[in-house]
Amino acid sequence: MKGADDLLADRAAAAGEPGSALRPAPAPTPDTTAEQILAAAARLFGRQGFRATTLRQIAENAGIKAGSVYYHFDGKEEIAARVLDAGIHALTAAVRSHVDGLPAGSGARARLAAAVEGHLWGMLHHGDFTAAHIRIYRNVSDAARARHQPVRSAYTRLWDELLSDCAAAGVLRRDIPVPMVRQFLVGALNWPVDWYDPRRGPFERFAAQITALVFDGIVTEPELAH
Amino acid sequence: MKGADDLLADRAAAAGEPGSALRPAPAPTPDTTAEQILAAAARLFGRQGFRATTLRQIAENAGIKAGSVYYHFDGKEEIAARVLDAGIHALTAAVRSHVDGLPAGSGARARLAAAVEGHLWGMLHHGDFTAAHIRIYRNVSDAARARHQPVRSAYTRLWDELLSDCAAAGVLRRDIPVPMVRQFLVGALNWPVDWYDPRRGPFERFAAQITALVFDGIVTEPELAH
DNA sequence: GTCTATATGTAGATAGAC
DNA sequence: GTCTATCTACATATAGAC
Repeated sequence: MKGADDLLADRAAAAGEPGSALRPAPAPTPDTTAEQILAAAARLFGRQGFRATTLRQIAENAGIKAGSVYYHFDGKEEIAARVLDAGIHALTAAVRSHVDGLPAGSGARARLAAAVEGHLWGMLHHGDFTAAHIRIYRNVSDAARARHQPVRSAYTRLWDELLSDCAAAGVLRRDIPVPMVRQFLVGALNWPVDWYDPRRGPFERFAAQITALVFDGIVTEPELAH
Repeated sequence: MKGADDLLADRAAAAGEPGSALRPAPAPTPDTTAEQILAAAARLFGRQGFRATTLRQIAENAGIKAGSVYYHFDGKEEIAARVLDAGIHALTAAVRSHVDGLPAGSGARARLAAAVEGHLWGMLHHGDFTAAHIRIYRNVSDAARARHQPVRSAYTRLWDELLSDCAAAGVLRRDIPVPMVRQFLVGALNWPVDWYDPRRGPFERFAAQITALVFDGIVTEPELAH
C-alpha cells in the first residue's frame, strides 16, 4: 500500500502545466514498483481482459515475482480498482485540460467540442489505463466496482454539467433527454478504442471527424418521418 | 456434435415468415439439450463474461451435469463460437427482415433507417446472444474467433453495402470515409446493450431516438469551425 | 522489498458405468 | 444421453527466509 491513488491524474496535470518543462527534473523519476505493477496490469487487462490476466503475468511484466506483488497491493481486485481509478482520472484530466485551454468566455458548444476532443485524447494517449477501464469495468468483483464508483460518478457528473450547459444555451437537441444523450455520446466515444489506428492519420483529424459525427450525424439532411 | 449451427437464424426466419402461424405445430418444439446449453451459455456469457463463466454453471442452467456437456460440444471454446455465430445470425436476420419489410422501391436512406432499427431490435430482443457476442468476442481464443470470423465478416459487408448505397445516393456525408462511418455507427448502436431499459418507454420510441442521434447528431446546428 | 516454496481452491476436460 | 468420479493444470494467495 502507498499513496498511489492518482498517479495518472498527477502525471497528466504535470504534463499540461506550462512551467513543468522548466522545473529541475526531480531525478529521472524511475517509476516505483507499485507504478510498474499498475502499468503492467493496465496493459494486460486492456489486451486480455480481467480474468484472463494472471498475477504472474502482471508480476513478470513489472519485473518482479508473483509473491512480491502482495507487498504493494492486497491482491488482484485491489489492482483492478486502482487501474479503474487511474483510467477515469486520465480521462478527467484530459477533458478538464482541453476545456480549460479554451479562450475565456467560450460558449457551451465550444466547451463540449473541447471535452469530446479531450476524452478522445485521454483515451488514445493514456490508452492502457482507459482501454483497461472500458474492458474490465463489468468484470471486476462488486466490491472493486463499488470502491471505484465515486470516481466514475464524478466523471459522469462532469459530462452532465457540460451537456446541461449546452441544453440551457439551446445548443442541444430538445427531443431527447440529456441523460440519454450523455449515455449515447460517451458510449460512441468509447468505441474507437477498439479500432482507432494512429497510422491512418493525425489524431487531430480523427478527433475532428468523430466530433463531426456525434455533433451532426452521419447523413446530410435532417431526419424526416419514416 | 450435430447441426445446431444456425438455430437462431432459423428461428428468427421462421418467426418472420407469413405462413408460420398456420403450420401445424410440429410438436411444441421443446428445446433440445444442445439448444438449452447454448441458451444458458449465452445468458451467462452476457452477464459474467467468458472466463468468469464455468462449464458447471452452464450445465446447471441447462439442467444437466458438467460432464454431459461434452457429449454435445467439444468444449467451452466451441460453445463460445456457436454463441458468437448465433448472435450475429440474430442481428443479420433482424436487419434483413426490417429492410425487406419496407415498401418496394424505398430509398437508401429509408433502408439504412430500417437497418438501424433492425439491429437495435435484434440486439434488444435476442438480447442474450447479441449481448454475449459484444461481451465475449475479444475474450475467446484465437481459434474460436477465427472459426466465427466469416459470419461476422458477412455482417460487416451487409452494412458496407447499405452505407455504400447511401453514399451513392448522396445521403451520406462525404467528408468521412465509409468504413469509418460504419465502425462509428455499429459501435454506437452496440452500446445501448449496456443501458437500455425497456421500462422507460416503448422500443419504437427508443429506436427512433437512437436513429435521430446517429443520423442527425446531438446538436441543433451544423458544425462550425472550432 | 523481493525471493522461494507451498497451501488451497477450482477450472476444463476425460473415463467409464449405467 | 447422462451420470459420477477423477485427472491435470494453474489460479490466487500465504509463509517465512534473505
